[in-house]
Amino acid sequence: MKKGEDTRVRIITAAAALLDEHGYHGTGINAVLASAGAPRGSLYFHFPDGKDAIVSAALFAVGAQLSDHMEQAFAVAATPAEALDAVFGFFRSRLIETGYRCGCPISTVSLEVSGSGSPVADTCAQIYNQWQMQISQHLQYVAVLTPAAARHLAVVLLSLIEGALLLSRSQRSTAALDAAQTHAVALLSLPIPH
Amino acid sequence: MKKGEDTRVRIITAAAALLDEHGYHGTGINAVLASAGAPRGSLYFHFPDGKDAIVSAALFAVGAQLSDHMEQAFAVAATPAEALDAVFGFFRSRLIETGYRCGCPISTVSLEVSGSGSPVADTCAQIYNQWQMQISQHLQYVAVLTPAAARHLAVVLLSLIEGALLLSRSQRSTAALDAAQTHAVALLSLPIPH
Amino acid sequence: MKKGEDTRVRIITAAAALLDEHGYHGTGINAVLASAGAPRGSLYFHFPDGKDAIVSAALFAVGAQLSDHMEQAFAVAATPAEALDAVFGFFRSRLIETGYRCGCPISTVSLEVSGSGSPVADTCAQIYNQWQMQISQHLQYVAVLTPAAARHLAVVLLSLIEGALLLSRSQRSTAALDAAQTHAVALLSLPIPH
Amino acid sequence: MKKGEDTRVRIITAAAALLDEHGYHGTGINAVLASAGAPRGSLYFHFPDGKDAIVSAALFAVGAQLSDHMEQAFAVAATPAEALDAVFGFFRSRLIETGYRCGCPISTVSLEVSGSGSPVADTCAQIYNQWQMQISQHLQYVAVLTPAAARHLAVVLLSLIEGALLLSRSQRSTAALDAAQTHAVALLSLPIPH
DNA sequence: ACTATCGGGACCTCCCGTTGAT
DNA sequence: ATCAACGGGAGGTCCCGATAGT
Repeated sequence: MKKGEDTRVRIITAAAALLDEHGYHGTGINAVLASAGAPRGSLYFHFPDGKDAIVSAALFAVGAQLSDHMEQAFAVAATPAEALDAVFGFFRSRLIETGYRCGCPISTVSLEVSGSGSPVADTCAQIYNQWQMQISQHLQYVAVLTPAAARHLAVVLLSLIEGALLLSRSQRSTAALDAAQTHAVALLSLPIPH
Repeated sequence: MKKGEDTRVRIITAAAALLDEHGYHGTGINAVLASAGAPRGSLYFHFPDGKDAIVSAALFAVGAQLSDHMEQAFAVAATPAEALDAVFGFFRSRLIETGYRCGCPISTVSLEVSGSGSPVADTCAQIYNQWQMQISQHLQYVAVLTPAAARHLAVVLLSLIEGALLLSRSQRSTAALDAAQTHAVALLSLPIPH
Repeated sequence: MKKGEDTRVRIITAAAALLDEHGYHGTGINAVLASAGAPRGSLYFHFPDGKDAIVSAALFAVGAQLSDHMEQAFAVAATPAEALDAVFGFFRSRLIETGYRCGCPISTVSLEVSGSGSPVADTCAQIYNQWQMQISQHLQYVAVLTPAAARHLAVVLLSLIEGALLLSRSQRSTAALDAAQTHAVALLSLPIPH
Repeated sequence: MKKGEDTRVRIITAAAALLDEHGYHGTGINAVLASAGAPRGSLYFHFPDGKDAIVSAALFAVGAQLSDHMEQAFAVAATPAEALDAVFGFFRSRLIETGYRCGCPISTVSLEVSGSGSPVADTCAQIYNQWQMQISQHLQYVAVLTPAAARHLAVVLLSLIEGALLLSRSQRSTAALDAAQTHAVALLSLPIPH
């Protein structure tokens, strides 16, 4: 039981890292197993539904992990701008530490499977929705916005982060992320009327 | 001579469409050939360097096409906000017409190959750079910004668009793109001090 | 377990026969699989290192098999000439039974890959070395030769056999093999001073 | 006319070299064209019957070239042993100069196609026959042998050379060729009674 | 005598999922 | 929970030959 659970976690962790780097189609099950040091036979015990089940589990795991990070940043931060700095800082570290190989761990897979009818597409949408709602609720609470304005701002901020991570990875530079951060912080300090 | 060029164009066009939908690893050479109605032998005559050469050519083609669209939008538009509306409108149409299967035709491939050392990664970076410079120069000219401010704003706008397209595809809704557009237009009408 | 080993043997046997007939580049993996009645998936389970691994295994197998034949011939034979007759007879039967399609099962592959840096080249060299040493030791023992003389004679005999098999296959006649045998037997009965 | 003939010769020369190194199936037409610097289109003008025609022409060319070498060696040599030394010396130089990549330029192809019904198989057989007859006639003339004895000895010598070249290439050493030469020279100096 | 293009088949490799036996 | 083995399909690359137009 304990050992099995451990194997499961190792598979998910390995899968998440590889998915971030190479995406859905670029991540083979063999590579996941090799990276996790797990035997092939046990894979379909833990994930009877195959690759999609592994991918969904891995994405949900990193999604929740990032959610926790944000929650913690929100709890610690004195102002919304500080919370934003923490989130941007987290991704900036990831970019640099991994040599611009890892950005948002959902985005690549999300783009690959969107519109394919794959269950993984739902998984990605759910995770993005959750992040969006989380940011929205935080903004509503600390920035004294109406629910609609908070939702709007959350979408804008999430788009900005995702787009900046995409550009930063491509250009192998944090410039885009830096610009996005500057802009986002200014945005929260001096909100544009919506 | 004419016929060969036609085949080449058909291959590139087919590849671009498939890459947008399914990404690099999700787009097989066979699928490209079938979609283009071209035989295998022709392919390696036109692209002796294989898949990466096809992908790069396809991305450069759509990159230039989008660049032309933007240039035209910039030329026609009376204000920067109008130009933005045209660009957002273009992508909104793409999303809806393809059932949210196509967004930014570069993003998926870019994320998949970034950090892989593939020549395709360079291609993507070049295209993003070109778009960024194009937007930047337009802003500098029509919005009376310093070069640095224009560059900054261009990165922010491009990030916003890319991120919004990503979220819109995932959520199968133009909500994110709409929010980003509203925000972007407001941004240009009432520029935040940088 | 037993079944797996059986499949492995079937693959090796089929590969050895095809390699003898058509050589390295003329023997396709598909042909091996069809001849062995094995599915593709099994092949890369048993030989994860691909074609070269299969080829090396097949050559080592036939090399050892021929080595055993020689050993047995040496053990049974009353004189070196009788042993030689057995060896030549073995190859003569092979030639005739296969319609001059199979001769030395190593030679074709050896020539194809020699100087290519392929691991198969090492395999071939090892097998030839082993045969050479085996013949040399037998000669040293039964013909009362110095080690150096035995080695020298072994190389000459092996060259003679290999060359005669080559010519016999090409000319679709055992004439060359017959002449080589006559000469070799005479050689052992009345050794030329070295 | 002149230019065409030159292209033809360049193709044949390039093909002969590649065939010696890599054999029939290992030598692609594209590689031949690239090595010869010839355009693809002109190939089927010079050799309408395709690859086999090129291969046969290349083999006949090197076969004749070697035949001339031998003839010259025979003409110059004072004794049969000297002639042999010249022939062995020629092949030894080839081995060393090409890093053991080239030996007998016929053998690899001959083994690959023997028993395949290919016209190339006939080509190889013809060349070997010609060499054999040439050696035989020389022996008959200078060594005062009966026609039958000369034929017999020629086959033995040719087998010895071919086998020794095969082993030398495989073992990346001239040891086998040296031993064969020593033996062959001794053979001619002190002929075994046949 | 050569160019540019077509045409499809074969190559080796790797994929993901399944099975029955422990 | 894991293992050995199967099963066949798809991946990208390269092959040789053909063709229409000079």
